[in-house]
Amino acid sequence: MNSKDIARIAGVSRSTVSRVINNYPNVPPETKEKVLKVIREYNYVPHASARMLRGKSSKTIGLVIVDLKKNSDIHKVYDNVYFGPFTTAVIDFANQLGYNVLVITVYKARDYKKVREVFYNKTINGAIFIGVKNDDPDIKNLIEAGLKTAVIDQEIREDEDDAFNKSIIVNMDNVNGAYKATKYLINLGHTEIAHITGDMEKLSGFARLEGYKKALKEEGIPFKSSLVVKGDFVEESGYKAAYRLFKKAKPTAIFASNDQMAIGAMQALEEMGYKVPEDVSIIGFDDITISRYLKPALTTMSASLLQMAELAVENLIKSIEEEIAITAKFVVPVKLVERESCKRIEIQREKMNDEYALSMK
Amino acid sequence: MNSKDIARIAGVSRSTVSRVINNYPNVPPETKEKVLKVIREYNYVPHASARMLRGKSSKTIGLVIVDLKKNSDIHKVYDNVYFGPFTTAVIDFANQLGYNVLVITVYKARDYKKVREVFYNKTINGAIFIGVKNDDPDIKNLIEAGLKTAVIDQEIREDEDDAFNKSIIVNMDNVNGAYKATKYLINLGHTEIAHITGDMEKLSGFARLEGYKKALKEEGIPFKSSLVVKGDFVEESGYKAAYRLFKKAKPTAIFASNDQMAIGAMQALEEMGYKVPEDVSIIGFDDITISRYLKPALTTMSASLLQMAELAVENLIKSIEEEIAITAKFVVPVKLVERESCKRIEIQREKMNDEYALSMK
DNA sequence: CTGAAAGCGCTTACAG
DNA sequence: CTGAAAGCGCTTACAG
Repeated sequence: MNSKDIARIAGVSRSTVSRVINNYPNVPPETKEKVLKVIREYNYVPHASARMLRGKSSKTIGLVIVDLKKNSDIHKVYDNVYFGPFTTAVIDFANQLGYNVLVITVYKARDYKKVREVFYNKTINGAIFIGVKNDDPDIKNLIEAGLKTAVIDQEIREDEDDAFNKSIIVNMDNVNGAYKATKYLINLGHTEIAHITGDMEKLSGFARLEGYKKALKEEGIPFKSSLVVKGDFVEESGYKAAYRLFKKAKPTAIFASNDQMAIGAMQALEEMGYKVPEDVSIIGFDDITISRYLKPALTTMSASLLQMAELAVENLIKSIEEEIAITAKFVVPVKLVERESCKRIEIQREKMNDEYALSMK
Repeated sequence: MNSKDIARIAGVSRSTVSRVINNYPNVPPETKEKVLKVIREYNYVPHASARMLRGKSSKTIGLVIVDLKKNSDIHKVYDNVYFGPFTTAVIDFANQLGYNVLVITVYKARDYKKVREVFYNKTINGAIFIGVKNDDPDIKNLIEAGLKTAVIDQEIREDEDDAFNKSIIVNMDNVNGAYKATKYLINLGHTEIAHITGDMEKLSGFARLEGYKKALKEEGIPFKSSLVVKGDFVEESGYKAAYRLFKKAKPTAIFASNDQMAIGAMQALEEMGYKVPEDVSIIGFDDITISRYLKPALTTMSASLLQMAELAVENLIKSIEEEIAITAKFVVPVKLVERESCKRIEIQREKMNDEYALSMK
């Protein structure tokens, strides 16, 4: 069944069939109805490839889920608790705007070949990237080759010539979120506050460390490198980091750069005999689904994944359809989700003074 | 940049370029190398639509995530803890076999239009369906219209003429899993075992009820309808079901048809003042990521989502490429994951006898 | 071993 | 208001 068949059955030319399908104004209602009747009757839908070949858009965007792991070839995006919700949100928003979503996973740098393939062969009109490291050269190349992109978690640059400046960028307010998390612990009376960092190749990794430092500085609490341990956003790294941390220090609170590491750290704390929050307070970041089910339920920082997905999809599609370079940058606010894993500490330091006590209310 | 340009630059005809791309044997190595060099130099990838129009496969499958909700227009597949891991697994396996995956969400029956669209317009060559109700007429239509399909969680029928018999089907061993879960509780000494059912429009809903009944029957424990309450697989329904249940009965154990409802029920039990597992044992089904983090950690039944995804993808692609109707049916085994939410009960019934005690070891 | 040519199913400028 | 025709970028039977 093709447009020729429809034309023959409806007693018109293929031109007219095409005009009806594309809603041209100059088709009389009767002709239009006659053609539509045949189209409906035969479940006819124009061949997408033929249309594209004639220059119509494929109305397909790519969603590229990047999860570059140094060590393993065991890929476990399967239970990545973070990408799932975002992925579905992207699909929903795109579908609502009449776009299909091709999802592509990237575990090694060479997997970017899959993305180049669908871009150069004109299958997709644009792509959204998540899980990327900052300044990723593979993505840079794609942007420079003309792929329309929206990148999540990428530094917003001053340099106007930087390739990423030609991309839409959607970030959480990482610095401010980390700042607020640390400030929250300080206001609870903590001064020995440790930080388990995320993957420092990612914006969310180094920006959250920055927010942590900023809060300490503002409160006049000296930064101690012994209180900062490196993690890489996965649960096991939080677990190991907690052990390393307590070998060299004795913090009363921990700010973990994401919830997964906070969960790993809580596990280690339990094994080491520390109670949360009685002995050690802990706060995470991201508010993944699991966090509210933990005992104690994890206090964390939350940004709307839905909003981020919406911003990425809508702006990407706008930039595709308007054929202009829309390069907006967005920073989505982060708010505190107070649960059970943080506790006010008894204050026994000389630092304590009226003004400080007041600020804690 | 198209094949004509490449041909011109390489000094050959478009025919030869095409032969090189498609790996025809009758191209001398030097010619081939000469052409490949130009192709590489210009990042040339043949236009996917043009190839398709000439009859090449699109190498794209659909993954249709169905989540039909009666009540709400708030769609929350976002945090559906079950679809996420399966989705990524499907994408990975498909990518490995050189296929792209178009993901489509269906929240209302009319959303199936999106699937029909990409099928009739030849964008996809086949599709995998998850979250479907048993005997869904919309899917039936698609199968009958010739879409190659793999359906997860669908009854395997005797009737050879049934449309679903033309589809690949991949199920968990629901009946056996539910049977084992119930048997496990019985072996722990329980006889007052309640069941919170899943959505009875789905195979996993009614098949798990069947397994529950089977185990009771085999052990000579009378089935009591007062111990069976209806749920629909979402957390809140488990929460409500637990309240309804304890209004009319006093079970010592609960088999919830999935983990999400088990979580909801645990919440209700806590509110009602029952301790798990001291007062009430509870077992779930699916082993979602959250379950291991619960306190007490949830004992549950687990099937390999990875294996299910692999079976669905590989067989679907086989059926597409071999152009024959592969209609294999698979039942993936389910195993017990013993954690902390179930406890042996003190036995104080006349029913207790030597043989029974033995079977409990 | 290689090129010229037909044709996949559309859309759209052109002519009437 | 409508049809005939060109052409999008490929692939492949055909001819040599």
